[in-house]
Amino acid sequence: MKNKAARIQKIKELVSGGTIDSQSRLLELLRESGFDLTQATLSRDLKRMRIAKVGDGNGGYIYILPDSARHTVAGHVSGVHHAAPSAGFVSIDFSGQFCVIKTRPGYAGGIALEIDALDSHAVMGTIAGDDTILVILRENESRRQVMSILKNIIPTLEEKTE
Amino acid sequence: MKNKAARIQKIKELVSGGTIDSQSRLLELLRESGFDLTQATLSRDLKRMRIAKVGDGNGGYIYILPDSARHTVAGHVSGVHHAAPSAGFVSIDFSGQFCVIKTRPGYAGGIALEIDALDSHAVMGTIAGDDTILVILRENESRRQVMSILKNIIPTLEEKTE
DNA sequence: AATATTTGTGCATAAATTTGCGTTTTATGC
DNA sequence: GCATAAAACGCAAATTTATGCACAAATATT
Repeated sequence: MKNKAARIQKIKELVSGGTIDSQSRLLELLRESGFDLTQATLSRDLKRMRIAKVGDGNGGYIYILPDSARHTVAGHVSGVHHAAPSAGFVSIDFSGQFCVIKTRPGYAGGIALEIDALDSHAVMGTIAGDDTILVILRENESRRQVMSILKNIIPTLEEKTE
Repeated sequence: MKNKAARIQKIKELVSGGTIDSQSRLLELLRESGFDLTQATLSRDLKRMRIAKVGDGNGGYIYILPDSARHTVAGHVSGVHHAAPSAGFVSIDFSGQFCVIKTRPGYAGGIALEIDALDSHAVMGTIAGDDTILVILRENESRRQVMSILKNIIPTLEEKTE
């Protein structure tokens, strides 16, 4: 083994260029840069570096340095934030396929963003004013289901309900 | 094709659980959930969804939903962002007699205006937030019909749903 | 409604990636 | 330095993932 560190660095460099679509290609480039290794070793490097191959949205694939790989450190979701949003929550009501959430003035946008971030199938979209959010639900989604989803961002939801 | 949208949603759900380490495993779970597909289709789904497999830092691999992969990294796709009025369009969905259009932040108002300008019988009215438009449809207007009307202002309109 | 296009999928197969195992290299302790 | 342990690596085989082709279904067009 010559210089693993330098190799790792070079891989990072090449991958961040955004043009690598296979290990073989990356291997080629590494060799052109004077590194001598096999695809097997490269595969192991990529695994350790948490580099991933994803669809590029244009018919091909590319390797990326996933800043999102942090999601799964040690197999458990790091118990991050999600603290504040519920602070602005006031009430919730349903009507047909709509859900109206009242918030304290100015909070609607923020909470709507949190709801959007859940990217739940049940929620088709939200429109927020200053203190009111209109949540458009997908057909056939029960209110109970929606409530349980919303609980993710508004833990105190229970009591306030209908 | 039965229900691609539902399948896509289920995949998202399963993957976000953080325990999928191969397509075969994911395929198994999907089948247990009543979806009938082959690994080939799954591979294509994952490609389109930009879901990636990465080392989990603990000797294994897991699939992740890269929220970062959204930013089509290798910008060799020059013509992607037209200067067209539809530049802000993101997705479209229906629920009952409503249609929800997601746009890039800030575009909702402009696109809603365009829709209003069509003065189509099928569209009773629109309400726009910052990145979401609610389109209220007249009764008995087929979605297909609405879609074709909307295509007048959003040429790139597809099923973008999911 | 008849026809053309586009999209989705399975099948079979190709291509790409991962891994078990044995060997070599590097690090550590005496 | 010498022995022992740990990490890195290559090889070849196993496993996993991607895709060309053909056909079916859905959509668009005339």
